[in-house]
Amino acid sequence: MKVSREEAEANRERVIKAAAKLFRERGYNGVGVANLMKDAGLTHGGFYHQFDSKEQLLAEACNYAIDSGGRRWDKIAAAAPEHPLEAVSRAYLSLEHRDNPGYGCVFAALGPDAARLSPEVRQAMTDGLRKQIGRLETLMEPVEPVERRQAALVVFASMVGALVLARAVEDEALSEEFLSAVHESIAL
Amino acid sequence: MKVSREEAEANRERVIKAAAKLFRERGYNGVGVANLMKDAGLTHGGFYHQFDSKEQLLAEACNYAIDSGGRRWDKIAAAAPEHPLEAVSRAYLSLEHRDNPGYGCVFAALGPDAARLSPEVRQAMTDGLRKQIGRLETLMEPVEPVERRQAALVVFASMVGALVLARAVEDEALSEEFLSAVHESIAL
DNA sequence: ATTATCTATAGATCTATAGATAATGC
DNA sequence: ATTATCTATAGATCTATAGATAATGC
Repeated sequence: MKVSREEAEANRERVIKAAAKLFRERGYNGVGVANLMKDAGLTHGGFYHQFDSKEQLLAEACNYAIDSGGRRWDKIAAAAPEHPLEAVSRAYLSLEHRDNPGYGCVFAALGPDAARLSPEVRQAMTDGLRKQIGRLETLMEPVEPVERRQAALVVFASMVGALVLARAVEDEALSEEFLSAVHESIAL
Repeated sequence: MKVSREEAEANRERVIKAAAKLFRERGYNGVGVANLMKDAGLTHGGFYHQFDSKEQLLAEACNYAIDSGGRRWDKIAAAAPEHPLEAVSRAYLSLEHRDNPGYGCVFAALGPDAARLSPEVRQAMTDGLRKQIGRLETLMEPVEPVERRQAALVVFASMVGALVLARAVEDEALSEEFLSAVHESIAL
């Protein structure tokens, strides 16, 4: 019933990974602690030895998800050095991203939840968002730094909004229209 | 214990109004049926004589909230005939809107929830969104109709994204930066 | 007679805790 | 000896239903 320190750490990480996926898929209140633990192959009783609370786990899951998402962005941008902004926009505004929230943008999946939860959760959002904006700035057309920053903010807002709306709509054509309209506004 | 047909209809509407506010403030899973009924001054037992399910109430609440939001847009636009787009953008991206989700944009408050709930909820979103885009189109600079539509989609996506991010962030300066960056991109 | 609302409750699920167990790490 | 995980459970809350009540509307 006890495991090595190493394995305990691996278990903890599996819980965080499961949480990152399930919270994005079902929302914060859509998954229970027992479910999260089961998804990681554990029973729910051990949860509070690893985490202070469900909200604290969400904060950790956000950090994890934002980090791994950021690495993916960098990879996509590096693979298309001729048009990195077009490449990340294409991936972000793809049908694959729209249809797989569990592995996608934290801000689009959990933004409204974060607004209602603890400052720790919002702090994780804030840190991740700042990095994301920084990343985008380096990809913008080389204009004035002030304009680059403003452009990056607007581009990211329009991407998040398009994804939220594309997912909320019961109309495939309108959904795709949002994705492609914003993609074209960014990449053309 | 029974009330007139008239009063019953008024009660029903009070429940829808309470739902429209509380769902936007706390999310779909953040409020229970008992709470919604209490907010409307009723007990929870009568709920299922008025509504088929909690989800069906959300669909009705979305319709109500989108309608009343639309009327507000029209009023704001009509009050500023010189620059209606600037006026609606200013109101949407205001601190007051950011800080009062209970009376604000349904898409920014409940978009991710709608993506996870029933087709009826998403249908309400779809109908409302189409109207909203139509409204925006008439306010765009008079260019080609195709471009007007694309511009309206992009403008609305950026507004929704900015509001979601401005609310999710634990940093007043960054929050306001999103709101004003997007407002300037729309209105300048 | 109909029906809107009430009280009461079934049955499930939720967060969090208590205490036992058994393998690790000193 | 420590501690990661387990079973079990407390106490709250959730959606939905059952049946009683009493005023409306025929």
